[in-house]
Amino acid sequence: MSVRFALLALLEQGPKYGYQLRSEFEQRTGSTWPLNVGQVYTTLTRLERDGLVEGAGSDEQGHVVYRVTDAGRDEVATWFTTPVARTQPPRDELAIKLALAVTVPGVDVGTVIQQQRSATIRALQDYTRLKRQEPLDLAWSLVLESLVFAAEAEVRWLDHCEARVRRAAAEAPAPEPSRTDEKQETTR
Amino acid sequence: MSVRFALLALLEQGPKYGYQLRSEFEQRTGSTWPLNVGQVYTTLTRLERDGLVEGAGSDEQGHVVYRVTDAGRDEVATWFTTPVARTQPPRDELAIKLALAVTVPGVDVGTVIQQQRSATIRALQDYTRLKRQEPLDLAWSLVLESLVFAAEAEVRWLDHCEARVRRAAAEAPAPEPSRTDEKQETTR
DNA sequence: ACAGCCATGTAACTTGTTACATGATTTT
DNA sequence: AAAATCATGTAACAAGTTACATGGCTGT
Repeated sequence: MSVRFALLALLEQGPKYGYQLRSEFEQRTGSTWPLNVGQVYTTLTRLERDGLVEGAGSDEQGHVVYRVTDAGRDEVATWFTTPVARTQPPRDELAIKLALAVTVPGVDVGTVIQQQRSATIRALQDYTRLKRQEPLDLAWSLVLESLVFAAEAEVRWLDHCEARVRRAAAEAPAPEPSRTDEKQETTR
Repeated sequence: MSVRFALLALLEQGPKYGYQLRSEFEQRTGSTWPLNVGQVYTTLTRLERDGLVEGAGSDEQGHVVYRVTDAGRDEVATWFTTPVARTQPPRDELAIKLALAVTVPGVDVGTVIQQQRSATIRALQDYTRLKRQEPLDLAWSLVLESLVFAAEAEVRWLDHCEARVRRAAAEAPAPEPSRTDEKQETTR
């Protein structure tokens, strides 16, 4: 729903047209989350279908302009006042991947972790490089820092996982798959 | 794609049936990411359509069992060896929300931040409570810790945002919206 | 003339997600 | 007997996403 709400929120600043919405969105989130223009138009159509925006004719340059409705304003207000639910956070692909890597036999968890850490550290360096580009918009700057904080946490978590997996391997041996035909344990 | 890959990876342990796949998935990710059984069946159908799994008849109890194909095994191997791309991470709704909150006039960023911090801290306490439940599966335990690390990072980021927003407010006054009719600044 | 950006759209598709139907088996 | 759980599915839809078509305008 992020894109949907973002466009709605942007329209609260005043009527805007599709292409403009994309550039304003990308101005705030930088190159991190590029937004396909097509999606702006599909989203606008769906917002209009749901009565949250309405067409507002054309501006002086002939742009097709949309305006937020009262229902739309309500929606944005609710969005801003309601915290993002952390009780059921979005599925984290990396967490799922590691959870399965420690489970499925024949997967080298150590390698998975190391590869991921390299990738994350590389991303972290990209962020640092971006930060040095002086004239940073406040919004874009905050987004960038959220990425930095998240990536740092990810690296720490990966280190933590590595340690725990090593410890678990030390306790329960089972180093070789060694042709011990897989016994199907029931999960009930 | 998380669910898709997760089911595929689970099937590498040997043929399984739909209901079983759900319980095995939830055993590893705890109650964090509940998986609707229906989705298991739709996903299995789509995996079969794409040639990554195939029906394997019924087991002794009459369960409809699926088995991973060679193409499916390749897919899983690639998934495990390819790090999750942090160059274009999934859109973070909270980051987007704050980026827009500091932009759209009339939104009280301070309140947004405080509410979110409360919610995140509450989630953090839930995680701590869950951790105390002794017999934790390794996978589920790692997932839980990833949530903890992420939530802690989020709180730190929110604190950071609060400080930056306060500083920005001190530099540029603009405290009241004060009926100064919105002047549309062009974004070009 | 041509390349490239601005601008508006549409068709097609993917994954995720839920609500519902249906029946078997198990527990109370 | 009733309630709960196991088990398999289907229909329908939402949001995200991209590839493509189309045309105007601008700079070289």
